[in-house]
Amino acid sequence: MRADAQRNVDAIAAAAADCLSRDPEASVADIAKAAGVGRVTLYGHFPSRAELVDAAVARAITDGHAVLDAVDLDGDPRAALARLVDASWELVNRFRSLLLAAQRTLPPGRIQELHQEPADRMRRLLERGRAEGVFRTDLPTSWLITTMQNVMHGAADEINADRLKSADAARYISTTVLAALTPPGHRVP
Amino acid sequence: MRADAQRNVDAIAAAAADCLSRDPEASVADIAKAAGVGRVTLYGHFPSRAELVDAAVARAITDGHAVLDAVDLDGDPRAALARLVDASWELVNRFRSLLLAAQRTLPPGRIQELHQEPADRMRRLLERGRAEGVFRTDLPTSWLITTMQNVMHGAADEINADRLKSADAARYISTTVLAALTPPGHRVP
DNA sequence: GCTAACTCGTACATCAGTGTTCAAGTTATT
DNA sequence: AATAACTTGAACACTGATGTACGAGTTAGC
Repeated sequence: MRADAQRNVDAIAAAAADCLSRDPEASVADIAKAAGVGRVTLYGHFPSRAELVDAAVARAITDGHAVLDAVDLDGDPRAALARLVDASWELVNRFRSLLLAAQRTLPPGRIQELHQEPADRMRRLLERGRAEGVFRTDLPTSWLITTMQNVMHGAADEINADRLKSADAARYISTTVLAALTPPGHRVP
Repeated sequence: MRADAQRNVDAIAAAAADCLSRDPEASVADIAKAAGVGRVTLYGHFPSRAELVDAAVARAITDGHAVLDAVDLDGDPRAALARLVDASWELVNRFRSLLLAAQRTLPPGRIQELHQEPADRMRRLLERGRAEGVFRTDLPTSWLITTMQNVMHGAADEINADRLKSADAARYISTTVLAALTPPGHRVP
């Protein structure tokens, strides 16, 4: 593969991640234009819209790994969770529209795979906190994780609708999540 | 208007509510078939897809009012909230797909109107609880309401994906919500 | 039983997006 | 400077949906 072709593939994937992060229904034509490339060229590299979306998501995932890897998960589980939630929130806020696009074009199994890694990260921390008695054990871990995801996704929607300021969101989210995880009979932090 | 025409209008609106509650992308043709009516007849009564969706939503709202009006909001705010959340959950679970359809076709202002009434109901109860010191006051009421909505919507998604049993959902939701509303320093019920 | 209202199927116009083909031009690599 | 790889726009076929037109059949209501 020639160097300029490789550069174009990159530019297209980047443009796809960018466009779909702003509008989940962005057309292939829009993305080609944003990449500064003809539509035909795009199809030369990505045989279908689905593969293009997949590539964009893969890019986002790679970015996400880097951000989450930088989070310190040691020490007090509640403090660690607050840090992890803050970092996750940044990603959700950035890529939520892209994930929406993925949900519409990629098969459900693929979506599952994508959430797998970050969910596992969350799960490990959660289970440590449960073992130490600071997180509740009367609800399934999977439910607690879903709840955290839902709170974050919902916050992103509110921001989009201009009913919530981006600056406030992080504090609201971690406060709410920490309360939701507190075991019955314990005091809310 | 002739009696049979009126009957058809009803049947169409009912079929629309039903179809869209199962598949938010149900086509006009699908709905006509479900109503036992020709597509042309449908267009005779509803000039466009948008008006059809609106009619379906209006039906759902009417149903919703009846359910929520039956909820007793007096007594301990936490118990009352649990009752209200249970009732709301039933509605969300039934109509979530329909609301999705509405979000795609109706203007955002119209959607806002639809959530207004149930949200206000929630808000009044929430504020009473805050005044009595059993709900937290360090986060805006609007955020707390959004959070409850998000938890419910998320649960509905999980059920759809077969990762959550419908029977468990109600308990999970109210437990989680009550914890999230507990004021800092207070014990989780 | 007459009539206006209503319904029906078929057919058609339109639109937006996807994916393909082709012939001609450009550029990286050797 | 030769060549293979790559890019390009214009054109086209296809799909699935919305909405319209028409002419013939059916039914409610008086």
